[in-house]
Amino acid sequence: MVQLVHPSKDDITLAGVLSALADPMRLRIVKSLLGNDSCMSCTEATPFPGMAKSTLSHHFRILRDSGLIQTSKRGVEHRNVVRVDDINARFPKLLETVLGFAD
Amino acid sequence: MVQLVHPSKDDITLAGVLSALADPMRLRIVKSLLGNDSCMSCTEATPFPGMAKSTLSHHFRILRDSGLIQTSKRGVEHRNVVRVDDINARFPKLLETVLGFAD
DNA sequence: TCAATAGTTCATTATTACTGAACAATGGAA
DNA sequence: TTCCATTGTTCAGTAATAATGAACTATTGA
Repeated sequence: MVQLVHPSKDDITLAGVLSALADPMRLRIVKSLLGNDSCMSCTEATPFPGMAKSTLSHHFRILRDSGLIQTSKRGVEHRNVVRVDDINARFPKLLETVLGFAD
Repeated sequence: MVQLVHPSKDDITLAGVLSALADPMRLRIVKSLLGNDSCMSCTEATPFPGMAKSTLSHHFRILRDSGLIQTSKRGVEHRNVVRVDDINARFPKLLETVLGFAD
């Protein structure tokens, strides 16, 4: 199971996390990842089925680069989990506070 | 004392607040506003003196439009305050949580 | 009236986001 | 093995957003 490249815990920045979460689409992705066993493929986590897959890929890359999610390749699909422990260690309470306000 | 235009409390959005705070410059502006009697002119609140004033004006506009600050014109200068009560009413704990992580 | 000060607005350039099209990689069926 | 469907990435072009210098408005004070 190949791991995609992610920033190490200490390289996660507040600005990165906030701007990743500032997009309603990405906020919904993170929320559904957390609500669903914390592990979904990119397609499963799509908030709106009509979205271009390049756009979806783009959003997942921003979530990965910000350190919010971790992606591993299993078979043909990518499995995504929210890096809850890393984010909580770096910015305690931030994730639960912000996600509490998501529609 | 003339009030500039601001969104009403209920029009403040999570995405707007998060993307306003996602910029390190604006985060510092908000932080210094809160630390300094909550009332400063734009120039006083500049994090980096070398910044172009049009850029500064741009950041203050984003902070205003997001509902984070309120600006009133007194004499030749603009006085800025963080709308602590409005933000806390709309998104409890968000402001203190995020600002707690600002450098 | 003139100059100084504080910000805004405008126009230009630079960066970032969105999307269709082509591509790579895996797994399953024939 | 070969072919094909599925999943997601990368690329290139366009659209939207950000940063800045220059010109402008408004207020104060000499």
